[in-house]
Amino acid sequence: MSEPLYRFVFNKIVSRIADGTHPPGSMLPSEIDIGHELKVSQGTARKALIELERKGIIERRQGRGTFVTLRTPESSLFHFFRMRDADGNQVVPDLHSETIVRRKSRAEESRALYGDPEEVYQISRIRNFEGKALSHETIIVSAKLFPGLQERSPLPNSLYVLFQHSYSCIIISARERLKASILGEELAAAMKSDPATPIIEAFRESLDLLDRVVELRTSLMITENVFYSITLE
Amino acid sequence: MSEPLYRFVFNKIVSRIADGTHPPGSMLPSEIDIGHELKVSQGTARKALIELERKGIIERRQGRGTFVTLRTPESSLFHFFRMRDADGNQVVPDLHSETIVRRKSRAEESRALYGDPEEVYQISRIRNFEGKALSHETIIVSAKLFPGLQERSPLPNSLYVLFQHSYSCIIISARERLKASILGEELAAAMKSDPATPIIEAFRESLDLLDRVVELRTSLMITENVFYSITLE
DNA sequence: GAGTGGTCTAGACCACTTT
DNA sequence: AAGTGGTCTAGACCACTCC
Repeated sequence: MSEPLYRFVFNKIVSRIADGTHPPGSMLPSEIDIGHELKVSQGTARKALIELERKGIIERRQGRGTFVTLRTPESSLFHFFRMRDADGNQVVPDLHSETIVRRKSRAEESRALYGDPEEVYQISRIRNFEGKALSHETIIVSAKLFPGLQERSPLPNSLYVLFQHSYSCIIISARERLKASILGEELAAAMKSDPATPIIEAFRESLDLLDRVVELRTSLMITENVFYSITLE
Repeated sequence: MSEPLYRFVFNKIVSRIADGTHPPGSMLPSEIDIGHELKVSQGTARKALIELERKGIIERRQGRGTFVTLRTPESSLFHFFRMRDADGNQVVPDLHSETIVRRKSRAEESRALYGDPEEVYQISRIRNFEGKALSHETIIVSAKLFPGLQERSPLPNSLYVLFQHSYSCIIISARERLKASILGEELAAAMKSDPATPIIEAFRESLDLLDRVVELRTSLMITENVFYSITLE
């Protein structure tokens, strides 16, 4: 038995979500129906569904059914925007400015992104919190995977919701590397802050449900009143 | 059914690990034996064990058995020390200096720590990496929970291994809050670095297997050659 | 009441490790 | 060969949601 049956079921459902058969927010067939259709027992279908839920791809509700995860601005912010105030409350930033350009990809961008894109969209935006500049983000995505992105400006606050709704691209996880730095002259002007302000620089690779890197993101965060909060397990 | 049976089994095993019945590294009874002893089916015992494994409390190996997680310096570093080099390789620091003092706890320390300790040990240490200062850590633990800690100086590089071996305290998770700062005059001297060096300040609360906060830790990290690396899911 | 996921059982067989 | 965890099945009943 090279591949467990429940793995087969898992992969089958993932590919159906990826190809649009089960769009985000839609209800999946019941455990019994999945079992019948794929010729496995209910328990095996169930095991696959539990794994899918652990990965954040679906949500299961007793009495209601199983649904493909629908990224809302709230859930997106909660999972992928780690800034919290001193009491641990979620920080909800607002968009201050934004620019989008289409350009040739750099070699390292093309290497990192899925599909070796020759062209990318580069989004730069500044986010505020309580009237003060909070972060500057530079986001790189494949122009091939997100056609027409430039025409959608201004983009919604929550990019991952847009990715899901308009491009059927569901972000499941992200690898992030942090280092400390200072703001610097150039950004200080745009963010109306002291150039000597300490910042956290975060380099992110965002993965979709097929574990493909679909976004590169550099976030420069001013942590004067907020914390980057995380749980290690 | 207020509490599922597998939850009861889960809690039973956790308390037995906590009270020393099953010390770290020891083998648990087989699924069948646990089922017999607690009057549940093998499947229910199994479900409890799977949950325990997900929490990192035990490890299961096909053909060998189930073992209480043994924190080694490697596993401890891997889980709780997030520094990686540019290629993603684990950074292994070495201990440069260390001081331990016993003192009265501050109000906020006593509030945060399990057991409302009146006295605490404060450990300060500097860690190096490749000959250069990497981090300065200030660690606060209850003097009641870790008696005689002061006499154990110099402490091993991996504190959580000591906690487990000598105090039967198994660290399972940690909440961490990060912010950017700069090194400052005082520490710069001790760490032989530029006072203007940007650093990441990390405030950690470490939880044992009963979800009690048993350690407070402030880490000041120089991220010139390394990254704080994390995966968001 | 019908349909969903959640829990629990009993039993079979497979894959792996150790003796 | 014996013992362990891993997979899979079939069926029962419970708890919750919605009509």
